[in-house]
Amino acid sequence: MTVSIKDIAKEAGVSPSTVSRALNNHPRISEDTKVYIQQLAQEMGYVPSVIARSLVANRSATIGVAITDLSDPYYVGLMIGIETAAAAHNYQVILSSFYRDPDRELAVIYDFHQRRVDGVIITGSYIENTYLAPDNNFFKPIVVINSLTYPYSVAVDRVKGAQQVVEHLLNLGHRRIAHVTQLRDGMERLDGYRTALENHNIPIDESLIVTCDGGIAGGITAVPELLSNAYPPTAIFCFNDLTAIGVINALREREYRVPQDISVTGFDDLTMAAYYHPALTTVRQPSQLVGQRAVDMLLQLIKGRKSVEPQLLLPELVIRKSTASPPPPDVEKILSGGDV
Amino acid sequence: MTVSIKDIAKEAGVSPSTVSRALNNHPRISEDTKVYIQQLAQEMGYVPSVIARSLVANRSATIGVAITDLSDPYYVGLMIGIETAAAAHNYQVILSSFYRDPDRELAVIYDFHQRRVDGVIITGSYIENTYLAPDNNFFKPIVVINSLTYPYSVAVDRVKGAQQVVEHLLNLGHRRIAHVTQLRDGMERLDGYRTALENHNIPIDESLIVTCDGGIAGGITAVPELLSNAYPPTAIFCFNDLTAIGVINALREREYRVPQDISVTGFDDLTMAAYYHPALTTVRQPSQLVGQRAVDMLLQLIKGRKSVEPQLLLPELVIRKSTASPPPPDVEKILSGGDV
DNA sequence: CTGAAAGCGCTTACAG
DNA sequence: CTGAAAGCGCTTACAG
Repeated sequence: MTVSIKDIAKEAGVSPSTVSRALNNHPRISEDTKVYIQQLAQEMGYVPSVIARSLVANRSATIGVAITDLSDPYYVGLMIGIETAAAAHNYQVILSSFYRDPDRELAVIYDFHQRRVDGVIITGSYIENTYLAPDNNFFKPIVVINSLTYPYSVAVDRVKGAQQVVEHLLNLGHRRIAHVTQLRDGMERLDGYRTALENHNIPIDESLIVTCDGGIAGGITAVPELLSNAYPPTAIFCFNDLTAIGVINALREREYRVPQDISVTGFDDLTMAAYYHPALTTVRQPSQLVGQRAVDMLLQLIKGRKSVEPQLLLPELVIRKSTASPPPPDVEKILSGGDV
Repeated sequence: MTVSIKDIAKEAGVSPSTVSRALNNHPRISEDTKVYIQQLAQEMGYVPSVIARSLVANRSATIGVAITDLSDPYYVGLMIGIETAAAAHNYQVILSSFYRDPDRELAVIYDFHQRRVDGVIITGSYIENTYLAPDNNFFKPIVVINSLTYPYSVAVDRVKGAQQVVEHLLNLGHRRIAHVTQLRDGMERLDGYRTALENHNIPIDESLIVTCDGGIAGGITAVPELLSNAYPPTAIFCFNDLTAIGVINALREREYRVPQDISVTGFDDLTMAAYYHPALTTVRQPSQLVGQRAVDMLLQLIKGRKSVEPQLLLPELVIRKSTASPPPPDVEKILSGGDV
C-alpha cells in the first residue's frame, strides 16, 4: 500500500490539512510541526500523488507531443528541443507517434485531452484545420509545428531555404536541376525551387520533378526515373538529407560520382550530414530551436494569452562537399545531334 | 469550463452514477438511456478525465520511459519499440532524458512515481542498483534495459556480439586490432574483444584500447592516438556505429582508405550503417525488439508477477564494406628494421 | 435498471 | 497556527 497524507496525519496525530500544509511549505504553519511532518513523510516513504493534485489544481503539468514518425532524425531533433524546454519549465512530456495516419493523429490528440494535458504540440500534422473547428471537443491549446495555415505555429521558412540551395546550384553553373519532393510536406520547397529557376529564366521541366516518401528508400527509387530522362539532370535537390543519402547510394551503385558527375543537396542538416561521405550540402533547419519555441508559445497559450504571433525562423544554407560545378558537356552526345 | 459527468446528469435529469454507467457500457443499464446519454455527452463535448479515473482505479495506464540521450539513434530505436508496444496495449508513454547524469536520472524516476506511472523503463541507467534498495520509495515496477545486475532486465548479449566482429577481423587476417571503447557502457564489448583475441593466442596490447564518449566526436578524437602507435592497428573495432563513423571521418582526413588501408567496424546497425560509405560492417542489436520485450516484461510485473526471467537477446554480425583483409606488410618498414 | 453515498488523494477557503 | 468541511471528476458497492 502506498502511503498517503492521511496515513501521515494519523501517525503524527494531526489533521490531513496540516500535513498538506507542512508538505507544501505553507506560510502559516509552525516550524516545528513542519519539520516533524516532513521528516515523518520521508521516513514513511511518502511520494505525493500528482494525479490527486492535478485533479484539484485542474492542471497536470504535462504537455502532449504528437510526432508523426520518430524514425526520421529531423523529428527527433524537434523532440529533443521540446523535451528540454519542457523540463526546464517543470513540464513532463507525453509522447505519441501517429505515423502519418490522420485517424491515429486524431485519436492521439483526443487521448491527450482525456489525460488532461495542459497543452499539445503536433509535428507533421495532416489535419491541422480540424483543430480550428469550434466543435472538435479540444479545449486545450495546440501548437502545430511547420503549419502554414494554423494560427499557433512555429515554422521554418522552407521556401526561402529551398530557394537558397537552388540558387547555389545555379551559381555553380547547373541548368538541369532535378527535385525529389514529397507530396505532403514538400510544397514549400517545391515553391522555392520554382521561384529560383524562374528568377533565372529557366523554364520548369516537370519531368525533372519526382515524388518520394521522404526517406532513404524514396531517394533510392527516385534515381532510375531521373537518370532515364532524355536530358538527365546535373544536380538533384532532394527533399531532405535522408532522401539525399538514398539518392547518393543509388547513384553510387550506378558508378556516378558525387559531386564530380552529379551534385546532390539535402535539407535539414541532420548531424549525419556533416559526417557523410561526401559531406552534404544542405539547408539547416534549427530543429531544436523550433521545438523550444513551440514550447514557449504553448506556455503562453496555457497562461491564457489569446494572441501569440506565429513564428517563422530562418533556415541556413550549409555548403559542403556534395555539390560542385557540372561536368563539361558530353561532347559525343553533342556531335551525335544531342543538345545540352 | 469543461463539461463533467455532473453536467450531463443535470442536463439529462438522471444521477451521475447513471451517466457513468451509460458512458462505460455498464451491463445493467437500459438501452434507451444509454444511447440517450452517450449522444448527449457527445453533443455537450464531453471528454472523460482519465485523471479522475486514475485516482479511483489506482492505475494511470501510463509508463515512464527514462532515456539517457535521444541524440543517439540507438536509443531512439529502443524508444520506438517501447512506444509502439505500449500503444498496442493502450498505455501512454511519458518520456524524460537524463543525459548520463545520475542525479537527473534519480529525479526523473522520482517524478515518474509522483505521477503514478504504472511502471518504468530505463535505458542507459547509471544507478540501477539504487532500484534494488528496499528504502528507495519506489513502489512501481522498473525494467532496466541492458543491465547485467538488475533482475528485471532485457539485454543483448554484447559480449558475444563483440566476439563475433573481432573473430571476423581475425579471420580476415588482422592481428593488430584496436578497440575504441566507452567507459560506462563498453565493458561487455571489451570482454568480447579480449576473449576473441585470447582464443587466437594474441596478447592484449593495452595501447590499442582507447576510450571515447560513445559519439561521433569520440571516434574522431580516438584516431590520432591510435595512429601514433609504434605499431598502428590494421583494424579498429569501434564502440558503436557513431564512433565508427567518427573514426572513418578522421581516417579519411588523413588519407587513409577504409577498408583498403584499415578496416573499421561498428556496433548497433543503425539505419544509417547500411547507407554509409563505406557501408558499415557492424553488429546488429535488435533495438526495437528489445524495447518491445521490455514493455512485455513490464506489463507482467504490473500485473503482479514477481518472477520474470531476465531476457538476453542475440546480436547478429552484419558484414558489409568497411572491412577487408589487411594491406600487405610495409616492406620499407621491415627493411629499415621494423617488425610487423 | 437507477440513485445516494462513500471514497480515490489531495487542496483550500472558512472558522476558530 | 490548526481542524472540519467541501470539492476536484470520476467509480462502485449498497440499497431499492
